Amino acid sequence: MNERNTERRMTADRLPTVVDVAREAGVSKTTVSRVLSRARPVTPESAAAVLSAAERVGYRVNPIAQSLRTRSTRSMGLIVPNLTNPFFGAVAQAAAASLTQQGWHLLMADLDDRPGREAEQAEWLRSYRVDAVLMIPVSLQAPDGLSRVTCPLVQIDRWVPVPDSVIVRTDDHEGVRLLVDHLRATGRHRLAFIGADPTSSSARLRLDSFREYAGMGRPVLLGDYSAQWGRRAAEVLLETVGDTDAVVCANDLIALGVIQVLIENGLRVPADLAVTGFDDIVFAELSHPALTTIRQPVAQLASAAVEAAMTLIRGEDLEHRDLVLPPELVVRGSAPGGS
Amino acid sequence: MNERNTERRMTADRLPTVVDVAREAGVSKTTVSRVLSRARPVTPESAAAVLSAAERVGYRVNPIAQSLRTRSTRSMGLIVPNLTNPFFGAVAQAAAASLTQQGWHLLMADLDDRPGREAEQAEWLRSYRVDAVLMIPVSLQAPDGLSRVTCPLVQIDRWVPVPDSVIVRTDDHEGVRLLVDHLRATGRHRLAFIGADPTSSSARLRLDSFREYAGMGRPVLLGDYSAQWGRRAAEVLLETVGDTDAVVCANDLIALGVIQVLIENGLRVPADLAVTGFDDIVFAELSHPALTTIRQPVAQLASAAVEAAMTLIRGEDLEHRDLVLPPELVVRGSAPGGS
DNA sequence: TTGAAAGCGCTAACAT
DNA sequence: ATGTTAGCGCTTTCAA
Repeated sequence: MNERNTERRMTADRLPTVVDVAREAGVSKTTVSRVLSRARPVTPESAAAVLSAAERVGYRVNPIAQSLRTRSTRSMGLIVPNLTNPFFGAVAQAAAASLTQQGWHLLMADLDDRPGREAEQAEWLRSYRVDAVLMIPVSLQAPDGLSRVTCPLVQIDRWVPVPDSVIVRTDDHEGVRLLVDHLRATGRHRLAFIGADPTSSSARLRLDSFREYAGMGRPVLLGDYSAQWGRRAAEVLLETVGDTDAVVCANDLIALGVIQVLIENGLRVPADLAVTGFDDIVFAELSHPALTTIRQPVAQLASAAVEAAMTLIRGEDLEHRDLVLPPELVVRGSAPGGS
Repeated sequence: MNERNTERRMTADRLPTVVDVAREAGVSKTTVSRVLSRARPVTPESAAAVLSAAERVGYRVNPIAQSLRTRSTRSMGLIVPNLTNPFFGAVAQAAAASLTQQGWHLLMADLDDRPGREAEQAEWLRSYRVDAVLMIPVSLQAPDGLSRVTCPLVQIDRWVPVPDSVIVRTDDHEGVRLLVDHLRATGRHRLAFIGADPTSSSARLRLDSFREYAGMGRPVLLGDYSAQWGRRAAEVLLETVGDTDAVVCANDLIALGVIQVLIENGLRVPADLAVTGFDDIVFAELSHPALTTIRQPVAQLASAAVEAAMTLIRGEDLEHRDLVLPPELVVRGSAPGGS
């Protein structure tokens, strides 16, 4: 058995090269290279000859050789906290789309939600000579190694304090304001916050913003960004629910966990308690009631990060080292509009 | 500005090479290579000298040069239908973990749920000289191009009919049997099926299995694997609900959409209608009621696929060209146990 | 056991 | 505008 795969590899060993094309076209391999990468002027005749020869022999450029020579792999690495969270999945999808569109590709590294592995993964990606690293860090801990990564680094959504860092993110501060204003406008004034320990920049920002807009006196429960935590926090909240008519959650996962426990305990959402999330993952729309949340502009986030990295790779200046994109309030059943 | 990034790239241009290590250690670069890749016997003295020299100059092998020479990139490509579906995200995460553990890496390609792009993406990955392609296809359409991909191809979960194909999957047939048996055991006998058009192998298999176990006469609604479709199908189902006491859905996304619409329409799940899913994505546990579903052994699926690919890459035979892993019934509130 | 030399496939100086 | 040559950093004959 397995003849096919063996055969495959044998043919793969003898893929046509620039030399084959050159011979077929009756020119030098340099000319072939120049035509194919349109790096330098060439007579229409040579160009045509090369193109048709390449077609005839079935030539495909070898990006490995190209990379060795040019010192560019035309690839970026993306470090995400956890691909099981659809928000990060969506960012990965969008980044891959942006890159593919320009003939680049994406290497993935998943941190599995373990903090402190950012530098290790970045160095690992760098050892594969990615031209840039895009990163959504897990926590605020900035491992020293990160400043040793010898290529542009662009952080998305959250950031760790590295020197001269470049970051593309959603305006979390404004997002929280939109949520609080919406809740107030619909008659909810006794807010509580269920968030994540401020070990990541976004957790810190969302917490601080909540305190700023809702007041320092409001109850705050801090854990992590998981639905699991949302469940536990909701159980705690249930004991003090008398003083609360709305729960602002730091992300959708938490909110979904909260809603589940509230309903299990016979409370009505939103009648007894409104709940809001953050991110607008696919499942925000799928819970019952559906989740009122802040939509992060995922596609723009990813393409802006890719563009920033491309700019840095070219050695050019960046207009914004901290690019902040606007959030969007999405009103659904868990904290409805009107009143 | 941007001095740091410029500086970074300058230093990057002069990373130490085997020659630097050789000079430092007082041996030839051949010996360095042999020590570092432990390809051939070497005296302990040379070995020690090389190792410490490598350490001193901060040597890191250049995988690009290595790849050009050895014709192996130590990487695999993974093609997924849509990273926004946490099931595929989980597979990607697990595959990345398996590979990383062996010092390999993963290139991602996302089909964005558009059928027929499998071959194009595979060829694209192959042009980056990945040593194998892992694929979860969108549909059954087998574009010709796929047989032109000159490296081992391992399909996961679903498959298209390519010659000599290798596939690693969960036993969907058994999964459906577990669900139907469970529903029957809890007194549900009037089952309906909401599935996807049999344009993918898993859709076909789950549909056929349902008909086999639940009987040809039971109502069947076919669309795609999305929650959106689940919603629409549930609306249709509502008109004929009198004859139905349980809905078997072909995946969790569909089931979540179904549950949402049922509840919106005042039905009780599971009291009026039990609902089951398939996959056991993270959100199966997060809906209310939580979803009774079939857990796919994602980690095993991914690592088995990686191992199969490694075997083919080595040119060895495969024990199973169709590896079928056992599913697991996970009973939760949407179709509870007991009675 | 070790080294010298060739070469993977490509692009970039440097000629012409 | 084109060709010649060198060389990216590594592994692998081939000889010693």
